[in-house]
Amino acid sequence: MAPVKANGISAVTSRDVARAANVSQALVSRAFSGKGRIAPETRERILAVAAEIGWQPNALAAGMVTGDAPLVAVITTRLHFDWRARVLSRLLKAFEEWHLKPILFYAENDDQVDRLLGETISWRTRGVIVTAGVIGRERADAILSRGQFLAALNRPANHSGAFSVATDNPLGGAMAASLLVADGRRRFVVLGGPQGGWANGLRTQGFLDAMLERGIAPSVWSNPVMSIEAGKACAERFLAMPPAERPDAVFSTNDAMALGFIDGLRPSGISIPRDVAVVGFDNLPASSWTPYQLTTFEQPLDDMVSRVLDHVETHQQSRNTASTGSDGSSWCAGTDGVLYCPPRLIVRSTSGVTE
Amino acid sequence: MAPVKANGISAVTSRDVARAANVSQALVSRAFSGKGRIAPETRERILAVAAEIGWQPNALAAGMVTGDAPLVAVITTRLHFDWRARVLSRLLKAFEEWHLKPILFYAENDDQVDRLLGETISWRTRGVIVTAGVIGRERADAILSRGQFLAALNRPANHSGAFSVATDNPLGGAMAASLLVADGRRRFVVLGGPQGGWANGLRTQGFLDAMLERGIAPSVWSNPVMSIEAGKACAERFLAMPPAERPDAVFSTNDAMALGFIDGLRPSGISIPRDVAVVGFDNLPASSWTPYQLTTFEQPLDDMVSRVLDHVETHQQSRNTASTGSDGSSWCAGTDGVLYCPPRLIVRSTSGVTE
DNA sequence: GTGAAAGCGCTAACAC
DNA sequence: GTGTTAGCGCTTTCAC
Repeated sequence: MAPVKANGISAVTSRDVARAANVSQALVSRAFSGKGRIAPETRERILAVAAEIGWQPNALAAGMVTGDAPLVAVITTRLHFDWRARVLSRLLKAFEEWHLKPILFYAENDDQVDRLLGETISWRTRGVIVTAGVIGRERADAILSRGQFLAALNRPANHSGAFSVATDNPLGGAMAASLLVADGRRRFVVLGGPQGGWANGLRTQGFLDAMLERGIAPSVWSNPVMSIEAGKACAERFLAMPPAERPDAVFSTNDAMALGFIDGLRPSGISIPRDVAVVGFDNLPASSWTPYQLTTFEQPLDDMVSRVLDHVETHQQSRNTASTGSDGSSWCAGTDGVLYCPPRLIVRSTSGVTE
Repeated sequence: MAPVKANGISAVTSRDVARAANVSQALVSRAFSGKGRIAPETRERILAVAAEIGWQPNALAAGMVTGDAPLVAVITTRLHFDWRARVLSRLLKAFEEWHLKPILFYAENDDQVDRLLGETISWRTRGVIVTAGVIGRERADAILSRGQFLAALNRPANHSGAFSVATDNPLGGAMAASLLVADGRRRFVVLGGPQGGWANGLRTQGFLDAMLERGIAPSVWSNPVMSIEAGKACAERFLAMPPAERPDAVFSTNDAMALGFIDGLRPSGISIPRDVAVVGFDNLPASSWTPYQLTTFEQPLDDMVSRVLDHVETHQQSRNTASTGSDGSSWCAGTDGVLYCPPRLIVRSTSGVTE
C-alpha cells in the first residue's frame, strides 16, 4: 500500500502528497516550510492530506538542497555522575528550543576525539561543541574554515577563531590556599589526581603556587583514580602518620576524594575542622548533605554553558547576515584564547573560616 | 578559494575532488564507499587528493540517495544525576561502535514527547529510543509502519511491534515488604512520590499489595518532589509522632528520600536499624557510603540497555536481509508487552536482615 | 577499471 | 496563487 523501498523504509514523498491533494509538489513544500506564496486554504488542505498519509518533509533532503541542515555536533564521553551530563542536558534543552538537532559523538578515550572531530564534518553541521579530549589545531582549522563554529568546554580550543570557556581551576586552587592560610592552618596536603589530568593538575598547581608565594611547600598525594575510595585511602595514610606530623589542612582536587577522606576519618575521632580542615572541588550534591557539609568550589557550569550558547547564537545570526564564516569576534580573554570563569567558593563547615 | 555558498558554508563536492584527481565523480564515491570496482592505486590517489582538499562525503546526500542514513533518534530529558545519563552514556558508546549517529530530542516535559516522536520521523532514522514521556499508540504505529524500530526504557511502548524494557518496580516493592516483614517489623510507612509518578507509584503499589496479603496496611507519606529534603521532612514528621506510634520500618521509593530520612534522624539519637529499618530504591553511589550504608534496590540498567541494544541489532540485521519492517519477534514478556527486569536487592546495614 | 547518466526527495527561482 | 524547472551532492546501474 505505501511505497516501500528495498531496505524496508517507507518512502512516501511530497509528490505522493501532492497527487493526493491535487496540487503541484512545490506547493506541498511551501505548505510545510511556510515560505513562498500559498493560499491559506490550500495550505490547510495539503497539511490535512499529509497528516492523513502520514508524511513529513525529509529533513535530509531539505538539508541537502539548502546546504544547511539544522544540525549541531556534540562531542562527549562518559556521562554518569559527571559535569558533562549537566552540560549536555542544558545544551540539549537550548537546541531543542532553537530547533537545532544535536548529533552526538561519543569518545571512549581522548585519542578518539580527533577522529570524531573529523567525522563530524561529514554531517555538514552548523558547528561542533567539544566536551571531551583535545582539539588539534588542524582540525579546528578544518572546521572553522568551513564556516562552522567550534566551541570547547573546559579545554583549550587551540584556535583563535574558536570559542572556549573553562573553569579557572588555578584560581580555585589559589582560593583554597588563601582560605586555609587565613584559617591559620600550617601543614597542608593536596589530594591530587592522575598525572595527565587537566583539571586536577591545574587545581593542584594553583594551590601550590599560591602557597609558594607564602613560602610554603605543601605535599601532594597523587591518586590514579579520583574516587571516594581514593579519599579513604588518603585518610588511612593520614592516620598512619605520627599525630604531630599530620597535616591540619587538606585540599582535595575533587569532592569525591574529599568525601572519602572525611569518611575515612570518622572512626578515628579526629575532628573536622578542628584537627584538620577539608576543602573540596565540584560541589557534588552529597557535599551539602548532613554528614559532610563540605566546603568546596562550584564550577559555574550554567554560566559556562550560557557563554557557549551565546557563541552559537552569534554564529547563527552572523550566518543569516551572510558574513563569510569566522567573524573572529574576540570573545575570549586569556592569552590562550580561553575564557576562564572563576569557580564559586561554597563555605560549609569542614573549613574553619566562615568568611 | 574554496567554493563557498551564500550561507557561508564551504561547498566542496566530490566533483571538485574528481577534477583534482583527474577521474570521474563516480570513482570518488567508490573510493570512499569501498563499494563498486576501483583500482587500488586509483583509490589511494583519490583518498590522498581528498585529504589534501579536505573533503569528506556529505552524509546527508548519501543518506538521501540511499534512503537510509545511519541515524538513530533518542528521546530523553533532564540528565543530571539521573538514570538517563547512565543509559544515554551506554547507548552512545554502542552507537559509536556501530557507526550509528544518534540525534537527540530533549523533552522538557512529558507532554512534549509525542510531538518529538513526530519530529523524529523527519530525519528518516533507523529507529527511535524513548527514555522519557509516554508513547502514544498512533505514534508508535506511525514509526513502526515506516520500518523503524521503537524501543522504550522504563515505560510501556504501547504497541506490540515495539520493544520495551522496564524495571520490575512492583516486584521491588514486594521484595522490600518481604525483607522488612522477615526482619520482624510491624509498623510500616512508605515514602512515596507525586501522584503521577510511574516508577514510585508501582513501587508503592508493589509494597502495599505484598503487605495486604499479610493483612497489613502501611501508611503512605506522599512527597511532591522525591528529594533529600523531602526525606528530611519525613524524618521530622516521624519524630513528631509519639514514640510508641512511630513506624519501625520505612520503605522509601527512592534513595534520595531515604538518605534524607536518615540524615533527618541523626540528631534524634534514634538508631537505624534498631529502632527503625530503612530500605531505599535506586542504589545511588552515596547509598554505599559510610554514613548511610543503605539497603536498597538497583535497577538493572546495564541489562536493560543491553536488551535495547539487542533489539536494535536484530532490527538492523532484519533490515539487511530485506525483511519488510516489523518482524514482530515476540521479545516481550508480560501481558502489556513490557519486558520486566527484577531489581537487585542490595542489603546493607539500614535493614536488620542480612539474608 | 572507468565514466556517463539517472535519479534520491526536496527547495527555490521563475514563469504563468 | 500555482505550476514548472533546475538543481543540491551524492550512489548506483549500465555501457564501455
